Amino acid sequence: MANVMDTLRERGFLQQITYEDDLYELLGKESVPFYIGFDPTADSLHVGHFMAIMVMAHMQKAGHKPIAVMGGGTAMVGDPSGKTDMRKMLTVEEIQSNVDSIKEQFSRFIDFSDDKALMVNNADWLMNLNYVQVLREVGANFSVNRMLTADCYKQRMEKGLSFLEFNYMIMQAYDFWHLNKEYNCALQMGGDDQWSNILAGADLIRRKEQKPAYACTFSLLLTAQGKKMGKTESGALWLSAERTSPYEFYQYWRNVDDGDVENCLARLTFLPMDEVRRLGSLKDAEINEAKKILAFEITKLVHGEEEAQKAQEATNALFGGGGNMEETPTTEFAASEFEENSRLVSLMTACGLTKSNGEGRRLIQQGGIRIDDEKIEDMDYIVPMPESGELMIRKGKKIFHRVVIK
RNA sequence: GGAGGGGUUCCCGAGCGGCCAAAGGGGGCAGACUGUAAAUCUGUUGUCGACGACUUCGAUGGUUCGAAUCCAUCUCCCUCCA
Repeated sequence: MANVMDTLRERGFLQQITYEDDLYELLGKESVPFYIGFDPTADSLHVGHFMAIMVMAHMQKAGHKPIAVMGGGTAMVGDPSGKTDMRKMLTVEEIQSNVDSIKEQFSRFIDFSDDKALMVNNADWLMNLNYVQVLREVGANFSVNRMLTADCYKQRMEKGLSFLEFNYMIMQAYDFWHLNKEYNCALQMGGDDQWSNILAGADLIRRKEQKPAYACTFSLLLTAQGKKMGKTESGALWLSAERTSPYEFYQYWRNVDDGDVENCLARLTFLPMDEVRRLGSLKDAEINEAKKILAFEITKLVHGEEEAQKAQEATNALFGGGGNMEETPTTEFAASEFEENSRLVSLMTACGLTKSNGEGRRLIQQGGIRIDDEKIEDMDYIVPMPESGELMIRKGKKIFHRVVIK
């Protein structure tokens, strides 16, 4: 059987690995419990997490045992990595409710049956630690001098770093140690921004247990421009349908840069690599086919086949002409409600297409608004009651919104 | 605890009594060009039934005909000393 590490490397995940040869050998000969941590700083996972989940899934397929760690305890501290400012502190209640929502999402991607994977919450062991005891047990093994040279702290030396956040690394190291003792977890994986945190844990285990422990990071999902992938105007690209509709989700991938197609296919779908390379090498207009496949595949993984179909149909209807309009984002109005908002600018605001009437006026002025394919040029346009009971507002080239009168 | 510096619109960052709804950049949005791509160019980017009105420059009071700009108090942040 192929070694997962080969798979992961071929698909472009791997960034940094400790004791690479030893780890390779270990992964090739036995089932290795490994963990990835997820901080519950929001009530939904986003694309960045999704990539980590893909790694887990590949690992699980290869027979290794994923331990998904909810950072209910570490979220109390807040990871300073990659942050220029201190995060806002979350309350215990917020964290708990986030953990609950995320757990639910998780089980869609990883098979937790028959003990094939585990989900644990580090609050369970971190919250009741005794300060002095931890200092003696763990703190003695950390050199402040060395910690300060870690990349994640370096960035913060200019802006300031609180003692609270400084301890994040120790908390995370403690997690790894705990999981090592409890579940024989020998490998921690994570985004490359977690490198120093992961190393700290692996070092701790080596010191405390005299056992090998490995660290492995995957490169962050970046666009060809070097920006973080999965950012939209409204923030991150979420995995929950409530936060990012399957249609929006699909559209995001349908619109990725040409240069990112292959990378996304490799990392965010399970398509065989031959296929990935073929699709990624398509040129010019042809690469649109690859983008359709990409969008469909990812949407299928995240929202299920049915939702992916719907998103695709809606897209065909809007961009291809004809077809099923049912799945376009829609706002329903009672007739009276519609009358009250018959000014086009207020109608658009009521649909959430614009944030203010002023924005709507601007869009009309600039020729960015069409109703049923007819460009509207009057800023004070009053929308007549549609005979068919519905109309389609188009904002710019790509955003469609259906208005239905109940 | 002492000394100094600072909080400006989505972000960075000018402005330091009227000409300020506030330069410039980034980001966003729209238009042109295209392939629902990128790059480029142009416009736009507080709210409002809108050539005018209203609300913004950490918070609250005050000085003034007039305050983002001056004063007082408060609050938060940063730097140096301890």
